[in-house]
Amino acid sequence: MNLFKRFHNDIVAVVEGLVAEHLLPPGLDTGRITAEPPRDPAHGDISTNAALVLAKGARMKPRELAEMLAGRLGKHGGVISAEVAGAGFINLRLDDGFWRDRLIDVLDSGTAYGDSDIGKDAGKVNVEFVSANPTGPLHIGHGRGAVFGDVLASLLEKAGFDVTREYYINDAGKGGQIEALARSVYHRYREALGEDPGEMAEGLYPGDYLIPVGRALAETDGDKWLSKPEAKWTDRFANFSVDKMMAFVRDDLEAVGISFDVFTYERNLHQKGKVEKAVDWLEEKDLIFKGTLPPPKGRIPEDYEEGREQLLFRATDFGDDVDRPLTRGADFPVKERSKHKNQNEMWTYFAADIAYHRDKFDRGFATMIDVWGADHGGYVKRMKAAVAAITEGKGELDVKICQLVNLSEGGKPVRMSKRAGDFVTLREVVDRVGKDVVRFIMLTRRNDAPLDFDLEKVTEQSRDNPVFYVQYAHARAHSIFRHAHREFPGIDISPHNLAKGPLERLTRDDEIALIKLLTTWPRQVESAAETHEPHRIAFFLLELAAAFHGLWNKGNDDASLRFLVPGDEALTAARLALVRGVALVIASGLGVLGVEPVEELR
RNA sequence: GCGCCCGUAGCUCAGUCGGAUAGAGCACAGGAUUCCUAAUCCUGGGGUCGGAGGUUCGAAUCCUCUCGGGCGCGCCA
Repeated sequence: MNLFKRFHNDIVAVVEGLVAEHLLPPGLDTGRITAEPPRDPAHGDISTNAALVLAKGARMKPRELAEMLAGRLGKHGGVISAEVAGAGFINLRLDDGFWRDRLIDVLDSGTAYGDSDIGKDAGKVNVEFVSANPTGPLHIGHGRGAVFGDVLASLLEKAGFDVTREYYINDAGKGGQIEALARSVYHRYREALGEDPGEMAEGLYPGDYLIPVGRALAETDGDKWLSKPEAKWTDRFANFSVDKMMAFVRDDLEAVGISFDVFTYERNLHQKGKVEKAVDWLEEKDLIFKGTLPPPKGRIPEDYEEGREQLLFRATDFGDDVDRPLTRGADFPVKERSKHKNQNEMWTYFAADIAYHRDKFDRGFATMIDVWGADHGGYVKRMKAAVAAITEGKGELDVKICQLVNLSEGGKPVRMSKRAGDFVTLREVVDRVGKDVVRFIMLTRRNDAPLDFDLEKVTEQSRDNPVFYVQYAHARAHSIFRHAHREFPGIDISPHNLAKGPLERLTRDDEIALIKLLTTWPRQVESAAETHEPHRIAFFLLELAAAFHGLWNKGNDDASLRFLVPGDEALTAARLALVRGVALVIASGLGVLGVEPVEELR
């Protein structure tokens, strides 16, 4: 349990004790009481608003109540003072010995420090991310969603949640992208067999990455499809291509250190009748109807035509702005049987998405997190409405939108033209700057803010480069360990041994302050996990690295402040314990980010 | 025109599910440093938190309105 939660519980216990003694009236709402580190360290170590929050219910003035609570809290172990300040805050100050004991906690826990159990009873969590269409390689924008989702999943795991990483594949688009993919590959297939199919048609995928796919098909199947009509080969080409593309995608993700537990294919949902069943269920609950969509809100487009009648989901019952179509017209006969639609209609993607989220819920995921690209922002409301409907309010969907990545090189923007098939792939970036850099940089901004990614800057060894700065802190700690062995041959710098050392030699304010910073780590993990905001981990690491570098630099001005103190092995051991604590917490944080905590920089 | 996201120092951004005098880096100004364990360090100026109301003991944070930017916008994928 994190430190602040422990004090929170103590404070609540004090309040309850006072109630039991009839010094406070019963029925007070303790739910809003907080125990947090104050922003200003001059205000002590732990600050609580208890008196402010309870004053009204207790019919007391906040400061009077605060005095009463402070009297009790001041007697707690480790507390050296409990002062009333401001409107009625209570500031607790803890003695140095208390903090040194917390350093022992860090050393004993190792990189497991920060692990939490807040997710233990929360049920299974599904994090669905990337889910890029299997029609081309992943680009840098996918990379952001990929890293975000993967780190969010790791973060939730560290906080004790049972997490599944899932990828959804839209492979069912008859008359859509999958057909275009099959045709594109057929084009490459003909080329591979020596034919000249000419220019690739409009709307197909001209990228070079399909050339090996066409060639592979030529090798395995020979020329047997050359003379056949499209209806004969389209399924074969679609399936083969999707499999190949997904193999590429998995490979690229592997290069960034990401793997998935589950891949769900849209086509399977259709084939197993799950879309039909989900719509059946909605019908039973009277949540669908045949109707025409109203014209779009606001200005009506010039080419607006009165809508056809189609099957609609009552999304407006669940907070959406408009009811959403489940079927759309098809310009080819649809073979699939359904009582909800005729042969001129097919399911919309939304209908499949409803079935998909229903499927996740049925698999035991009450908490679902979807990580989407910025261009899907307009889809959030309807999906949340659908989840509310289909889980009858028992499931929860959080959609995290990742904004664009602005790729640049030496300050000059790298332009990407998707149409020509020439865009910077995730793989190219990873091969160039390394997976650790990609992973860290992706989390140096909130997910909902655009991210600048400069291929040159991110590999610089300077203060400006956050990846370097954090990794350097860890490497620097280990450099100190190496020098320690030289200075004090035979010194045992294992965490276990350092924890038993003379920590009372840590007396300086800046040393104690660094320990305090370490103790906020478990709280950072919990709040980042609860808010689904993995970027907080990266920011915490930067703060910790800065504090550590700062302490190191003091040794420049004053040699007695260095971690290694010649002639004083006891003081050195105590300071090494602190250095070890920092290294462990950084390693713990980098572990969540999936970044290697290197011990040496080249 | 409608919806979503964003608006915080000159720039890029944090801001702990409402807390005290709003922070960091860069840039700028001044100073220290060639020492060492490994890639400098310290100090300082700089803000109507886009604006206006409201809720509250207390608002960058919540609500309403408004201005500005990005994204999306019927049967598309």
